[in-house]
Amino acid sequence: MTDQDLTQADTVRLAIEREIFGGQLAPGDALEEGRLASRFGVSRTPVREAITQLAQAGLITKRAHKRAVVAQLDPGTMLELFEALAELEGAAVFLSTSRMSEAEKRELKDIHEAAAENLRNDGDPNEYADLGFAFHQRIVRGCHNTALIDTTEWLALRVLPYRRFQVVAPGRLQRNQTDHDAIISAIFAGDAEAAREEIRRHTLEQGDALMRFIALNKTSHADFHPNGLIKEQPL
Amino acid sequence: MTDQDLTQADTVRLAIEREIFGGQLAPGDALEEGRLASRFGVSRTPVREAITQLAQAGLITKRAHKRAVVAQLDPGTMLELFEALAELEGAAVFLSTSRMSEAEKRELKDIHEAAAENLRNDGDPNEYADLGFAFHQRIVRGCHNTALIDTTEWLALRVLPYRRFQVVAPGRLQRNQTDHDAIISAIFAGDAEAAREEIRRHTLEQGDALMRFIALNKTSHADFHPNGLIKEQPL
DNA sequence: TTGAGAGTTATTGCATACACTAAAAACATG
DNA sequence: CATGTTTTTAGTGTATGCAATAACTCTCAA
Repeated sequence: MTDQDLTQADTVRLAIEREIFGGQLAPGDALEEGRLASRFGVSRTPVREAITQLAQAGLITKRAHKRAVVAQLDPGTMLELFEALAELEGAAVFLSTSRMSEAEKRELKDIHEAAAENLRNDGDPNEYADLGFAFHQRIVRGCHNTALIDTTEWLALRVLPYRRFQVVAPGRLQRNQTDHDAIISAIFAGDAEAAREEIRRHTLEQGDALMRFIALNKTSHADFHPNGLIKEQPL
Repeated sequence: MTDQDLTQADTVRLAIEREIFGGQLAPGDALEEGRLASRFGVSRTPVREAITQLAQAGLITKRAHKRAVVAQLDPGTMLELFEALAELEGAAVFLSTSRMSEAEKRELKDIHEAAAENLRNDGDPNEYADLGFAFHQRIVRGCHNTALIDTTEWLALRVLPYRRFQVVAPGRLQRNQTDHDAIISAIFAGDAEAAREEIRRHTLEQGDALMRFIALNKTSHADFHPNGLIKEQPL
């Protein structure tokens, strides 16, 4: 059996998630049950379930009798999100420093060096972004605490739809790489407290940059209507 | 209109939550859609939605084509949960120390003193537990970061069904109060780092105590069948 | 007794139908 | 032309029915 007991609601949910992360569904776009149902060739019931789950995950917002909308983060919320994320990643790396296996550390270093390589060769910025994402993920997963990992990644998920707007501000990438350098050094030196501080500062700064960029380019990205979907007003 | 746009699914979800926290539904109990539907006088549809939401929140576990079960935590998971919770509360108090208003600090102190009073007079242990819960909640909310607050409380929710098994081990309550003392002192002294360490240790210890108690009394509490509901096997 | 397998029942996942809500459109009025 | 009101339309929330699947029961062999 090829599908491992994925219910149709799951399938729809995964599809919508992909579209959100891929940018086909931008923050603020309305999700209309009937349309989605016919688009995926199912009835409204599994679509509703998918929407319920996504709403619970914070990826979309939903109020009674009103249609679901891809979650939209105002600058204030975004700042809070990154602040919380910084604390969680800090907590995770604090544990990871003493808990990562040699293999895991090796893997982390590989990712870091691949990113450096990409930077030296003026490589694809998207690839660099992916490597940066992997870097954070490996560190978080290194704490070997499922609850903490899930919580952190759940939070990270909510800002993911905005990653596509990460601009390549002058010097931003280099700065990012330097930060990662410091984090790796602290981990390899076994200095958990230093690692925590480094990643905290780093993630806060990332959020700040992204927030500022979004605030500035609000209109330009809000006008991006993928495949003719209805557009909601920002609050 | 008396109900503020609560959909039936919401009503059912809240009712189930209450039953889980109140102990009428114990971890491991099966939730059967049809029965719940007739019990609440609605159709299966809103019940299904409620279950979906609760599953996403981690309060119940659900797999395709199998019935939903009130989430059951094995000792390992419980330990992880408390470890994560300790880190999150640590992060929160780190921020709260500098962010709580005078009024909030006052409120926190009031709660703490009410707990001390309860302890001196050999008061109701349930009331003491509630005060302890309020104590943690006030601290967490003092960080004024919605994302962090929600995340922490979401995690705390998952161990709530087990709070009822918190035994009054000899000296446990006094120890608890002493810990709270230290936390309050650190907060009022403005020492964020100390506050973090204190609450981390404290929450970890709480989890350890609870976990040990549950592991020991596994059979006795697993046999507790409230109102004739079906009992699932622990793994 | 205990365990495995077949047959039966119970329960879930999904589709469909309909009632009720809220947004949009059409209309009337100053 | 602007503004307030009614009508229409679109869309959500819920009930219900049916097919697929899991849970239970019973039988029979070891």
